[in-house]
Amino acid sequence: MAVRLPRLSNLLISFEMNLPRRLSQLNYLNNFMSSSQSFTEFYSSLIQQCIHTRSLMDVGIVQTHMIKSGCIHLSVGNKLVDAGLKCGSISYARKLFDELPERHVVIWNSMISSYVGRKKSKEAIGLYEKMVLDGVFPDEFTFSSVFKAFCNLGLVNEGRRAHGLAVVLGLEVSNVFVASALVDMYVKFGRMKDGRLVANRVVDKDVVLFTTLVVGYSQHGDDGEALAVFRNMIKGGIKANEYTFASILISCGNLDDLSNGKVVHGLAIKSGSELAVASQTSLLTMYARCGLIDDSLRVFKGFLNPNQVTWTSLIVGLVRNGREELALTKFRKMIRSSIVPNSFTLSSALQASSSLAMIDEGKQIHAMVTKFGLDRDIYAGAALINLYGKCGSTEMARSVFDDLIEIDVVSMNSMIYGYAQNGFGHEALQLFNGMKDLGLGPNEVTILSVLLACNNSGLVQEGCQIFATVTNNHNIELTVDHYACMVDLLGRSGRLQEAEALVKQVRNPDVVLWRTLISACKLHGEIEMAERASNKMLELAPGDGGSHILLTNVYASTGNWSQVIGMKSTLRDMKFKKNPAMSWVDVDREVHTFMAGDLSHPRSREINEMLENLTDRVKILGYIPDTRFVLQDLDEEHKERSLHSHSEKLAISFALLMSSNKDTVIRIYKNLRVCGDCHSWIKFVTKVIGREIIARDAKRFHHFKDGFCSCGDYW
DNA sequence: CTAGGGTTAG
Repeated sequence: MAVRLPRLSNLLISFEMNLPRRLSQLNYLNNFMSSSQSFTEFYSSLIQQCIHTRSLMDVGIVQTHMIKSGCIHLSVGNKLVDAGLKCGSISYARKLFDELPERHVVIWNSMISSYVGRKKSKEAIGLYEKMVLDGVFPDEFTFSSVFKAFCNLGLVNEGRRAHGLAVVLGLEVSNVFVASALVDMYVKFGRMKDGRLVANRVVDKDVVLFTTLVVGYSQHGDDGEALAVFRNMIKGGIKANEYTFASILISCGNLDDLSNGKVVHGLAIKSGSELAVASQTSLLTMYARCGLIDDSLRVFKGFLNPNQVTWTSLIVGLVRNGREELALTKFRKMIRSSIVPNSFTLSSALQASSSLAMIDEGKQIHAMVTKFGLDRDIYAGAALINLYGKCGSTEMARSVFDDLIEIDVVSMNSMIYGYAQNGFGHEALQLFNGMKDLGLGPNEVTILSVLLACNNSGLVQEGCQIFATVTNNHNIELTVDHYACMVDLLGRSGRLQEAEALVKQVRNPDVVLWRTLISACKLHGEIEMAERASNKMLELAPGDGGSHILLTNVYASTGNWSQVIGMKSTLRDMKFKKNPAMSWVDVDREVHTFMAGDLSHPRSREINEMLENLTDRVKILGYIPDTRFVLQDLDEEHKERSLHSHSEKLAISFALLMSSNKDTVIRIYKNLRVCGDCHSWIKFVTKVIGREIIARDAKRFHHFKDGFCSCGDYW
């Protein structure tokens, strides 16, 4: 049972009241003096009591009394400052500190470390400089606090200067606290070499010093070195703790090194620190990055009270492993358990919604972004721009973009890409051209996005010009995707020779690149080049059915039916199954999927009635079925029937059946490219029904309105 | 009376 001390203020008030009565006062003092030997000890015990009750008011009373009795000298004065700090008022402590006639190095250290601990690094450094000027030598305690202050403020040169002083005073590596603070500072500045040099000189390395290095390498992308340092530590007989595990597991995940990850997992269990939240979270992340998402889920189940970071790590892991649906389920569960999401969480949830093109879900998360004040956060912002871009709402994307306070390369890329996939080439170019004025340098993704924008809008010259500039800019490394985009741009505009020449420039051409060229050949009926390219492609990927299909389509589109038959038998021999064309719509959060000629939908009869009706009406307006898009050797009537029941037409008919509100935009999705005949059909349909239709195909968005499409019939 | 290291992102 703790002894209950009398409240100090009451004690002192009676002390004051008795002041005129000398006898009483003396008695009172004598009481204390009998157990204490001096005023110093008397005040020390009073101060101790203040700290015990954490009462700043009592500290003030003692201070007043000490001043009155003229008893503020070295050790008691320092104790008073310490009491001020412990009672939670750094400003009061500072005031006392400044008034002290003499200051011990300990109290300098206490003040400095309190400032650092309260994120007031500027003040900490101010005091450090003042102490050096006053001729007080910093000691090992001073340095272990002050390096962190330089680190917090990013003051590299000042930190190096303090390092120099520590060397002069012989304190650099003689104390492992100083050394690890110093190493941490260099690590956070990204100067791994400087940090490593300091660490190497420490004789008695401990777990903190090693962990600092492990964290440094891990966070700066050198996971192999992190693992090497970790092994070194274990070999040296030093046991890892929860801090070490939290970091090294992330490195195992980054290296996709499951076997080491499992070994470390075992070590963590043995050491008993596997229950610490951060190391558990890293374990979860390690399994997710190694692709073992079920193990992540198992780790997650082990948490009694998952926190914000834990939930977020799980959601991030799920999205990474293509489990977007489950990611959103977990996200909703997290919100229901009153865990506040942060911008990491929300951007991941938004990413999940974008991948699934779930615009309503995304909009709800947008509302949460606003609710939690993250509207202007660059991460949440970029995720929102991606969402709206992927869902075909460039206006919303732009409005999010315009509200951002800070625009970085990634948010810029998201916006340019959003314009690109929706066919707003000029807008994309305008942003791209304005980057210089904003001080933003384009990166690989920027270039790919802007080239895609040119490609999707037929801005051939602009695209070529940008490509030429980038070829001479060695800061940007062109990938096969950049080339594929240019090949598509040149090829589709009919500049096939240039496109083929460009393919030949690529050192490691991939299947997609050849396929792009062949598609262009198909568009322009260039059978010879297509055959040339197909041979190259088959050398590269002999079993690739996609190239066979493509070549078959080239023959079909040019009417070479004998070759088509030959190709089809080859395909049969390969047992290749074509990825069937499919369209879908989202009605009340339920996805309805359609294949060509699909009769499986429960409302199939009504859908077909709607379809007949629409087609009859568009024919009156001038729609003529374009049978060139039927790649089978059928007679004209059968070709027309085949076109009539394309999946996108079924999806639109169903969507119309389900929503009579004229203001609602109809959105459909298709896994392959939209066919030319359907494209024309949809344009006419928007005229007939007076509504907007947005179609996302495998490559881009088409915004159909009043008989026109945003792609300008170029896709 | 004073000191050092960790987990989630496009």
